Amino acid sequence: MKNKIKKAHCAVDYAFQRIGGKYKGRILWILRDGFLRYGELKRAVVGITPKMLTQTLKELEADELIFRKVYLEVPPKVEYSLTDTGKELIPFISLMRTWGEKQMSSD
Amino acid sequence: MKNKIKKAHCAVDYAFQRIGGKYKGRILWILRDGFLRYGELKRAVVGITPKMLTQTLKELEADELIFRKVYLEVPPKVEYSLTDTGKELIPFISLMRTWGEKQMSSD
DNA sequence: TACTTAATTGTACGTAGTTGCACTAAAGAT
DNA sequence: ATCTTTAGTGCAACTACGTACAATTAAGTA
Repeated sequence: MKNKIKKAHCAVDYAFQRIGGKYKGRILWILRDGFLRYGELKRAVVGITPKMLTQTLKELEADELIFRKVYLEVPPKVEYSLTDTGKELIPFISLMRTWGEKQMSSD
Repeated sequence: MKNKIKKAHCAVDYAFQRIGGKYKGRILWILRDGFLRYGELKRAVVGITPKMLTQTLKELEADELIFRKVYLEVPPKVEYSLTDTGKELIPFISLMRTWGEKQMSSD
């Protein structure tokens, strides 16, 4: 089983289930141009707990939206980056971001 | 107070808070071209309970993404449609839908 | 008089998502 | 031997999200 989508009633439902979640959008957006280590992500995703970060990264990895590369070093080093499928979501998150910015400024 | 966004760390976060929720995307998509009555929406959003539909519609209305028009008749008649702000989200939901369709077929 | 219809509302309950905090591993430096 | 660093894990608590089902309103019809 590739991921944890229960039952999608339509493609919109499916997509929302896959990138819903409190931090998924932000993480994907932050990873848009490059490789980030766990600690860098933790600093970038302001307010996230290590527990949630780990959990969310695992889900994104299971969903094949991000790639996790482990370096066998001590202290440990792990780098995260977008997969091709994940990269396909960037234009759409970008659109959403533009809309969000506009809305925030007009409140 | 216009809506219930607590604190957005960035525009991506803000946008996701505003159209997150289990049914919001689907409802907006269904309303993309026209006016629908409560009962019609209930049939269109397969699996939703009347309680959740009412609640979600209220949130979308408070967020100014949909417009609610009440006809003073008996039995009651209420029509929902997208506001201009809501319409701006359609291209992006459309993109998401395309991505979702592609993903669903490749599983 | 009772029944039907449309769009809800209210209460109670159950599950899923999120948080807080303490804790671990393993090598190298002090 | 203890300290430091990085990337986590484990558990309990809490809150938000979602479900189930009964009840409401008020005019029109049988």
